[in-house]
Amino acid sequence: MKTTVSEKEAVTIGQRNRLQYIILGLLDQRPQTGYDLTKAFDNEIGEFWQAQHSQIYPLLKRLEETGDITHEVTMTGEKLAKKQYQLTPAGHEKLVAWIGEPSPELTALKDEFILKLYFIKTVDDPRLQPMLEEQVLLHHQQLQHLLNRRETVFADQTAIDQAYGHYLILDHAIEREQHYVQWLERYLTSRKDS
Amino acid sequence: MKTTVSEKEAVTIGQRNRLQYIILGLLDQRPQTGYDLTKAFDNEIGEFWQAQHSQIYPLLKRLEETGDITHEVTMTGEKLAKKQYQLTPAGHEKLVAWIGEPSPELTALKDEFILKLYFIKTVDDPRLQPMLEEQVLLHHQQLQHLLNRRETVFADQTAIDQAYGHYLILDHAIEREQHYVQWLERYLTSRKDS
DNA sequence: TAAAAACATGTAATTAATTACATGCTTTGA
DNA sequence: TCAAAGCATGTAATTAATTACATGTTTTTA
Repeated sequence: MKTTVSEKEAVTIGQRNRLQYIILGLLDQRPQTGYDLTKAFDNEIGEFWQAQHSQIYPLLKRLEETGDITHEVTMTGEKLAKKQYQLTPAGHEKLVAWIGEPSPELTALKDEFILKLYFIKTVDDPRLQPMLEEQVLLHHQQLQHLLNRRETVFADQTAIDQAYGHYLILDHAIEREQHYVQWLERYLTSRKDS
Repeated sequence: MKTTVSEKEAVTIGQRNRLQYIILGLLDQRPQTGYDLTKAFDNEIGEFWQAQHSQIYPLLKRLEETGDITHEVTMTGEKLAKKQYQLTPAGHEKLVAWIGEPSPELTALKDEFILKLYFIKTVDDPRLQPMLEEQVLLHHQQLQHLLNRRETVFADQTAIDQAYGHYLILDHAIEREQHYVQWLERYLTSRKDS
């Protein structure tokens, strides 16, 4: 006769699930709904991480089950129930612990252009120059976009002081794109010879 | 009475499966076994893409089903059957088509350190400097590793001429690490003041 | 000659992430 | 006032990728 013996499901959140920490970090700033969090990925966070609402809502559920967050229902109008999520002390500690951990993993590139380059065997392959040209355009655009972002988001020193880490990564991304473009241009054979 | 009506399984390989092209590209160089392909990810390819044998073997099966590759069994010793895979004309065309396509997607960073930085709000956060120091070390090591790779793999001009794309991406990776280290050092407050 | 390392090939289980499906409310502006 | 845009929350299906499980052969080296 086996009756009880605590039928708890092991709620195991995978080791490498970094999205949960982004959510904890965002909720550490202020209580927010799943919708708010989703929107955050269209804006600032989206610059370096992507997530859809279909990933966020289930994760909020799991984080609540593990005791890292709680929610309160607030009403908008008469029928629309919003779930305002907030960190528990345990969730806050989890966030702090994660930030405090070493980050010894190097970024895997996973850049499709780089991948294709690998299969270009000779310097005179006719596909090489068009590929480089395309990437110059792409990364130049991205650079412009990032420069605009910096101008609008970090117009004054106060903005920088209040989100210093965010400023740093935007600065880093800008430099990365600048160097990427420079590198591409070095291998671009200019066609415009007069 | 429903009897036949062609019970074909739709072999749909996902749109974003880039690993298949790496495999096609590697097999384009010479016929190889799954084991050989796996080893390639420990060496040159591993610098910018990762894959385990548990992903490679099923993919080889699927690529054979779609008619992109075929295999021949060769015996080593008396019992060990090796499957030597090679490209079909269709597989070759698929590879060429992929390389010829535009690559308009920007690399998502997915760099855990960058992610953590985002949650550092102020310049005087005591966690910031140790984090930067750790990354300087890490990227300095990676830079040394890449420089060694270039020395050993591309010792002479002949080696460069025969794998020009590979040389380009190694060169690119080296520059990226150099700039990463420079960037980190700029924000490192040197503690060694005399 | 025996053990260890390397060669060789698979499957199973799990997780993260993307795309698609699905529904309904509230606010804004034409 | 009514339609569109935006707000809000979920689930289902699929895929890519990782880790673990599983097995056996051949070559090297101590």
